[in-house]
Amino acid sequence: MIEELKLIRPGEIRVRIAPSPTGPFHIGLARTALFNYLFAQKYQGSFILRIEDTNIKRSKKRWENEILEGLKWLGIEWQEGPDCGGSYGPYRQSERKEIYKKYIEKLLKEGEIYYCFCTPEELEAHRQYLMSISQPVRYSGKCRELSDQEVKRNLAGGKSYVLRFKTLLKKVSFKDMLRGKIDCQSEIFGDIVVAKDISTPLYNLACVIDDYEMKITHIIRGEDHISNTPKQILLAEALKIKTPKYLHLPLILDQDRAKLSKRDRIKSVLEYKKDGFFPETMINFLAFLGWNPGTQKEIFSLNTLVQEFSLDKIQKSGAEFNPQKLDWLNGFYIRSKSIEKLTEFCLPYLIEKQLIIPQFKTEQYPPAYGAEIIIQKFKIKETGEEISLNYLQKVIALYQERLKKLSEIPELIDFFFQKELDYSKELLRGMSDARQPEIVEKEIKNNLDKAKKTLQKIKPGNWKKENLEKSLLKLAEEVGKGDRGKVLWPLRVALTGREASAGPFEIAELLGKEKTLERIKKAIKKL
RNA sequence: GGCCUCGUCAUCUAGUGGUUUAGGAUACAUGGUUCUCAACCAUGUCACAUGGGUUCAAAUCCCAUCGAGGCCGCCA
Repeated sequence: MIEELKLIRPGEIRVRIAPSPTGPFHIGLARTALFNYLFAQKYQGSFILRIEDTNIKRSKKRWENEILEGLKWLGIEWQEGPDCGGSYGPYRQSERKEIYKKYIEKLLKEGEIYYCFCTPEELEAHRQYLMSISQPVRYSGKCRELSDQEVKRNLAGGKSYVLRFKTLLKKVSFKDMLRGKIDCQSEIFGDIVVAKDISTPLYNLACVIDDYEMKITHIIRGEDHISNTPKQILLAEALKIKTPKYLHLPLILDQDRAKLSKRDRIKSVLEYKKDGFFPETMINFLAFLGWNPGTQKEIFSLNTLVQEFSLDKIQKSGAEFNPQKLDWLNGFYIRSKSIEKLTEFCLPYLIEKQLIIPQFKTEQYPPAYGAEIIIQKFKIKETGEEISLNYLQKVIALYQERLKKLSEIPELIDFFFQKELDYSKELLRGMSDARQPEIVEKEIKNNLDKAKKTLQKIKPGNWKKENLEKSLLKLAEEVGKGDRGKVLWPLRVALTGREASAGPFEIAELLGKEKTLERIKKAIKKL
């Protein structure tokens, strides 16, 4: 049991995520957000979203929007954030300059920070030198003892500068709630740059000031920040403010065991949305990356996670992102949806691939992914035939247990909506003996013909799966002599053009008598 | 190179000194069901990184080694 947890009183927790909007909303951030959210919810505390856009060159509104959209999609709601401020000032660092200015001026006045006029070239050369002699890379301290006059002269001369922290050389220790005591010697990082000018702090300073100003009680962030923590603690000491409690989460790794968010092409959470993963899938999956309930229960909703989540069940070692398990989970959630809901979710994908065209009553198009359904009628693009929502539901129902992600639905059911199926006669032959193709083909042709005749006898009013199954199975037993596949395989291929699909009876029912017979005739012609 | 963190099946993990022939899930394999695929059911393969201690007893505690990852920016 993590000791700190015992002392928590409901309502007093304030946690945050502090993303910088410089790239896609990646999985690592989503997981950090989730854990912070769960922790806050569990103790009725506040989960805060702060946008760290001090780097105006790299920060883009587009990425900020993506983060907000992604979090909303996942159902991770923040109590305070850029779009719903609280009483702690703006939640974008770019709008907090006045606040930072006070702190930086104070640090400067008290001699905790100093002007540094070294050029990037000088610093780089020094860095290389230190590396070459196996020394920790840190600033030489060259500008530390510059006299007031020199500083004034340089400033007056328009020399560019940064503000550096006069790092005290000492051992810095802190307690990580997960990992225990972590020690660090401050000389390994030395006099770090903390601000570009009087109102533009860099990450470490901005972070310390904001966490204090926003009364953050616990910082739960990725393990990659462990080395920032001593710097932030020293800054807090210089500012004479108290530090929050820390917990560093294990990293999420890709399949090469490298930090996931470090990959060249970072996959956005919104791309998972587009691929047809449900938010509940993502939440459930993310929760289990570095955490587990200690029971054998695997399926958790956001709400049940709030109940059962606990920081002391968090893993210390990095967790590899396993897409197969994500697929499995999504398949599970697909199977647990009602067919009406599932159809709603599939619709945008079918429309996008232009298999079907919605017949609108209004101009509400395009519907967003997962949007509420308003359309009851569709046209099949290729045939112009009108179909109902109910029909679509029946088609999708055939594939509910085969579907892993929503984006796969078009390719699974497109044969329902195509005029011509594209397949070879070898496929019709299937797994039969390839050594005697002519004989086999003749047999199959014959079998298909029999199937056609059987089906022709069925009245349109009786064109139901059960009746089709009864007649066709009877035929298959007779003809196949124990191997029903001799009829059923070619029949299914004739109807679908696929080697894998749902069963022929249910497909035939939905295709209708006319199309079914037409497709069988076409198959016969191929042979 | 320096510093930090971590180390149970392929992967996510249970395990907090004896109840463990190390459990579950995914993946994989086989069988059942089946025209096919999926789903479902059953079965199976697979792990305590290594070496030293401590202890009556160690996956569990300690040390070393090895391995993996992270950070070392006028990025966050």
